[in-house]
Amino acid sequence: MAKQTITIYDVAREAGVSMATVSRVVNGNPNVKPVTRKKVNEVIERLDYHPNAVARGLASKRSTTIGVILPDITQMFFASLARGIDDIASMYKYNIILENSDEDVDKKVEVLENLQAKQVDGIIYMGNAVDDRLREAFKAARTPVVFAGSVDDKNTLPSVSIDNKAAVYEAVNKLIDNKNKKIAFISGPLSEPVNGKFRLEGYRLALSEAKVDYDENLVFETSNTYEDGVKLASEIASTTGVTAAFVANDSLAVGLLNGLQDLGVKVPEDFEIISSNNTSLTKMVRPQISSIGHPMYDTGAVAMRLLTKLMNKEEVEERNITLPFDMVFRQSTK
Amino acid sequence: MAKQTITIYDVAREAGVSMATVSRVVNGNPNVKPVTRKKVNEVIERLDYHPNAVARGLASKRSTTIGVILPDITQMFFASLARGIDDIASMYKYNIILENSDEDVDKKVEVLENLQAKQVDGIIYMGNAVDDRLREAFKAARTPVVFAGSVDDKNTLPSVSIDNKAAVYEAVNKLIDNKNKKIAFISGPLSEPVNGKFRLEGYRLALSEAKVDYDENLVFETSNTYEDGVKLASEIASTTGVTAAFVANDSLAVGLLNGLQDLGVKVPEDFEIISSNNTSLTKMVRPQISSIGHPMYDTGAVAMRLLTKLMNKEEVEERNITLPFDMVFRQSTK
DNA sequence: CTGTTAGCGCGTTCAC
DNA sequence: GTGAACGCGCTAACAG
Repeated sequence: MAKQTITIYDVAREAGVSMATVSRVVNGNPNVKPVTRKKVNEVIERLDYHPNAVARGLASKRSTTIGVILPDITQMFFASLARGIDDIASMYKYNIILENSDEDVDKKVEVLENLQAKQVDGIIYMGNAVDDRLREAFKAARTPVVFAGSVDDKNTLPSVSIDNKAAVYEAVNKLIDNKNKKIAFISGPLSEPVNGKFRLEGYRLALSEAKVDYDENLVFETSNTYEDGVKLASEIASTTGVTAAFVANDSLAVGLLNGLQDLGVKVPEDFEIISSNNTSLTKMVRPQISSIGHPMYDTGAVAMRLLTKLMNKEEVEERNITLPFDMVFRQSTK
Repeated sequence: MAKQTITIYDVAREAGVSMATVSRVVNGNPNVKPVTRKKVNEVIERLDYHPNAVARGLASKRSTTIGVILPDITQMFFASLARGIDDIASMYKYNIILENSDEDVDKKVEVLENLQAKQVDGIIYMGNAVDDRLREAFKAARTPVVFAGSVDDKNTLPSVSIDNKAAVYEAVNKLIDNKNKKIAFISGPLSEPVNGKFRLEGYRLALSEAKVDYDENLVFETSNTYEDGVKLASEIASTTGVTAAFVANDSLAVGLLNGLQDLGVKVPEDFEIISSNNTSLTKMVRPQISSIGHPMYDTGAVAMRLLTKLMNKEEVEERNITLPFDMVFRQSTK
């Protein structure tokens, strides 16, 4: 038998109370006499009543749903953050609407409008590029937005991330300590602040402190894919004197690693690599890759926690949270 | 200035028409005079009006949102399916609410109720175990459910997946052709039908056709993690005579591969491996792993397409769709 | 502590 | 073609 949707009104009638009272017990409002509460709960159970979240959303203007915008869920980095977000969201009874943006500006704006139409209570944004149009849209949104895994360099939107500059600085320092004279910087699009600004700054700082001249021919801009890492290998191998690289993405680093090894370059003897993020990939390949330990799950979790506070209009001491990272040295460095 | 939510009523007033007319143009109802339509559209644009999806959902009883239940989004297999689902969902203007179930029965049921409360129009379920309680809940749901990447062995719920039995049969046949006499079957929980039923059946069929006795000591049940693959290596290596394995999961296979190699076992010379799913991992490790090519993205996409038909109450010729797979032979087999 | 009464923003008959 | 009116299921004052 098709289950007729049973409403709060049915429960009220059956329990001999008003729908307001039913609403109160459903929402845990303390102003209900225990006896009444018990009676209502019995009816709720008997009728198998389940509140309609949509109607609730319309009436209360809160959907208990948040939107998550990320470039691509199949990238381990984002999937890990998403998992952290979802766990905390569930804890606070929020649901998550996922939107893949492919780092496409039009799509991001479209997706944002979509999320707003659905009346999400908050948004978590992941991704590295934020163009002005999107930034405007975020500011115009009457819903809180938190950046996870990156920061908006142009703005002070709330965010949770690591100090990428410091992380790369440490990584490159390690490479310098290991007597490498020419160290490559390999990353995805430099147009993304995390690469073109923060990480590159860390790289340059480490070099300058070591009195090594910055050589832009050692900066390689590509995509964050395994395939491009493989392709890049021959170019790297033929760049005279380069004996080490910081690589901003694990998949990319694995591609480079395999590509180099296929060319007969020994890692770490002839070439050292430090990657970023420390996803599970880094320990699955041989040699295992040294990496910047990015607390991905925690980044998502903390971002979500921050968002709950913002949605709840609580005072937050710090809207831009920097999480600690660590360096995990494995076999791709000496 | 805080954007006051502007409603269909505001548009009606500004345009000098009734809200019914505005509703008609917003929903593309043809019964509107072109002039009127144009006027309304202008006002909509001028006022930057965006329909409230929640109110729409209440009134129409359709949320244009679907629920996706999966074990863990950080597992590449599920992330790939999710990506396929999302792309098709977007195409049909649906949004996705993601729920991680961790293959936990209580959580699954809870998550299902949650989704129903949110009035999702349909559900895509991924996961390998379906217990009776969940099955009942699915059947009681007045919303269509499609299985993606697995089938419900006990039922005829709509599904999209590959023929795992046939796939494993082919894989094991290859190993048999390569003169392996003792071939291990390694998978996650055998309680999951995909392992304990379909895959194992394929394995046994291949063996029996080759007149090889089935030896349950060669069936290894573990979890689908890299770490457990590594741990399993020594056990496998010390099992006399085993020279090959079918491994039901790529991460697990990589763990085994690395574990074996660390023990000095040469792959594929001393030991051959064929894994399942052909995620990107298989070509990142050395030797690259031969694998059953599972059309993950397509599985998600087709499942979502099927769901749209079901939600639309269209007639579907086949509710249980089997997608083709292929065998990708790489360096872990001779 | 409990009931009444308004909406929330929109889709949808039904008349005109 | 278009508008008036009702209702979707629930929350939130406001009385009492």
